[in-house]
Amino acid sequence: MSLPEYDPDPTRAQREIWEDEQNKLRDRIELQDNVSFDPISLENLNLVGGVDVSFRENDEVHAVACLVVMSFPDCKTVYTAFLETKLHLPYIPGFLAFREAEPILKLLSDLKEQSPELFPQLILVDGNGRLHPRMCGIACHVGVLADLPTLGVGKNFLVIESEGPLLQMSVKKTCQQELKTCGDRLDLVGTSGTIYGAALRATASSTNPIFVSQGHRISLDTAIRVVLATCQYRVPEPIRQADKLSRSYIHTHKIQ
DNA sequence: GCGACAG
DNA sequence: ATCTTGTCGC
Repeated sequence: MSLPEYDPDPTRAQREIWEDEQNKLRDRIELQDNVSFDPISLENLNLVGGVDVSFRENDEVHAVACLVVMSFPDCKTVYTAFLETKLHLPYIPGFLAFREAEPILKLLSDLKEQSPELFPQLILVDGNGRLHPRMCGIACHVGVLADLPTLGVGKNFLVIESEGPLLQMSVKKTCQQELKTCGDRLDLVGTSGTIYGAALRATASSTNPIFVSQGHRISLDTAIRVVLATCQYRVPEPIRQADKLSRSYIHTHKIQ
């Protein structure tokens, strides 16, 4: 017997299995606010989490996942955890969760067991939620499996084919024209009427938008309110810190 | 036929 | 995702 090995090129059959799994998870997503704080005023929101996974260059296997918990609204780090892990898949657009969700879920369950009083009320995930070909990106994946409120933040736009010109063309250029001031948003709606998420001008100076979408148990409007409330720079602080810390961990530790 | 494609 | 250097502007 051997442990799951690295599969550099999953078959089409395997991808269809993953697609089925995403379709089933999608049907379990709650799109309304089901949170432990006031979704409008954000009153009683005290702890927010951010997750990210970093890699060593020229190494598709070894990675470090990081979970950061911050106080809200002041965004002070109150908890950090790292997990060295081996990934068994390459990055495949549309299937990011099958590569990165597992270590993230492990970090969350560890925290719940070890320090439940620090468990965040909402997780910001580095990667999309509903903004996904099957409306089930990694933020949805993590949210449903952990039964947590989650939202997704993408720094680059993921093309959704078959949903009309808006979701295919370079949305970034459209945004530069229309998103003039901090908080301006462009809803990403397909020809089918499906709302995938929104492009958001996160700060006054960031000319490049970020792409916010629902993960689980949260409305798009609330997701955007939380993102704006945690953005000191273009990327929301919990994700930005998780990214920064996981990267520095890689540089200061011997992985393998 | 080639290209598009979160991290 | 990852690496790097400089450069521009408030």
